[in-house]
Amino acid sequence: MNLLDELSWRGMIQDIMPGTREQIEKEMTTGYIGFDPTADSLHIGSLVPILLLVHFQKAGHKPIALVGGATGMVGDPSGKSEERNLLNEETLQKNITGVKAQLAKFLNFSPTLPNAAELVNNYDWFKSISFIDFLRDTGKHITVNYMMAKDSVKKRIEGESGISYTEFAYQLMQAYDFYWLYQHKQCKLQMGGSDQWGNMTTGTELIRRKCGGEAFVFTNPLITKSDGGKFGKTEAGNIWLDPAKTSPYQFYQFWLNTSDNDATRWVKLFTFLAQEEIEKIISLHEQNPAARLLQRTLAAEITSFVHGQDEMSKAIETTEKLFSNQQAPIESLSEADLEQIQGVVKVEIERNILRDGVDIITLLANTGIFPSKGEARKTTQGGGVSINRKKVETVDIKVNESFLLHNRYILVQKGKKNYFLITVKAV
RNA sequence: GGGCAAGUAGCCAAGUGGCCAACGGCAACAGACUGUAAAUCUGUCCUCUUCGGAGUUCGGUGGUUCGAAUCCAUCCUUGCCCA
Repeated sequence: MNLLDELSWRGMIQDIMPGTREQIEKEMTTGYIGFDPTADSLHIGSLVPILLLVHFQKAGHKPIALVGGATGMVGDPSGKSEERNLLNEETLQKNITGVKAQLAKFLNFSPTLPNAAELVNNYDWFKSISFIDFLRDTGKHITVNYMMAKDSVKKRIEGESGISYTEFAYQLMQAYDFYWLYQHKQCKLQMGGSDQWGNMTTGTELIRRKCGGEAFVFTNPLITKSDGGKFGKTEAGNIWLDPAKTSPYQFYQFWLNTSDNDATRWVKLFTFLAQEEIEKIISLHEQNPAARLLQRTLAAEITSFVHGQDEMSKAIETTEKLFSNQQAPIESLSEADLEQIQGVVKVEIERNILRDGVDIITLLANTGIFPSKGEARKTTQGGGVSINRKKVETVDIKVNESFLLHNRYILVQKGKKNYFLITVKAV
């Protein structure tokens, strides 16, 4: 199956510029995607673009991942109803470093490959361009009328928060990126989220007007949830690709909790499994939805892609221990089981705290499981806290040494899915 | 520079002198039901709390008043119109 058929079957193509298919089929094509350094780690919202680059490279083309060191200083108005705050340079620098390191993990940069991936930072070319040069060499080629017709700009102009000149200029910068890559890297294709369509086509326009070149773009649909919620957000915030921010276990859990509706679409988007295989899994899942085969497959595949085989196995193991046998008495978890649980939030306390017993609320707040006593109390009163798999019925109980499993551990559940392991400090 | 309008909790959005920590909706979190699903129902949802309360909010700052999100002044931000 050729690249575009593959991508379109997976639901990864939203809009595609005429001629793109011919270009890709004609020769090894260089294509790029830009990533904004808005945080020091990418989150799962960037996964589709990353996968796009991976598919692209697998098909024999040359991928370029661009980090927006320069554009990140300006702020993309696309998809934003309001003007953004500018990041300070220190933060930005940290973000660029973080994002670059992550992108580097997913692509093959081996110099022996004819289609070795490349990682670029647009700050490298923007830093030496003067404002006047930019106005004369780039601004002159694109009319304001053209720029204002873009959806992202139009929305802001028609809306009530307006758009600053700075953000208005963003699309021109992105267009210039494409032009620069076209000139220096023979890059003829830009990919990206469908909210980028406007910025991307300004790029092809600039290339056409400035040097009569022909370049192409296609976009992937933005990921939505079937219930209309935002993709990739949970109570704890974003799901990050950085294991220090979102542990592989939490990462795995996120995907495991996908609803049936979403899982069907996502398994195509986020895994590399072949079409027949996926169809088989979907039909098996439909026969026995309770087994949640879809979610398991999805979670295992992505976790392994992002964090590696080992971390994935550990995440599954932990999941099994915590969830597979909910009814089993807590004592059935061996010391080794508890000790080896990965990714669950662990807190340590001093043994003497338990000698006299602490009331449950204080314990929950002091260990950081809850941010304040008030919240600990509210959730506990609402039946949302379990200790050693037993629901806490009243807020008056005291926790003492008799609660310890294997004389060392207390397993706390906040809600059904959030586990914490309190460990007594070894002396 | 002139005229008009707007700025309320994460978002949308009521309130237009006391009954306001502020109607309602969304999102979020928890409970029940389930399959760690969806839908539904219930509770929580500014902060802290010894659960009795306490503290800080309605763009900023000053003022009027016993009392202000609500009135006045001024400043800031945004939109529309005029120059």
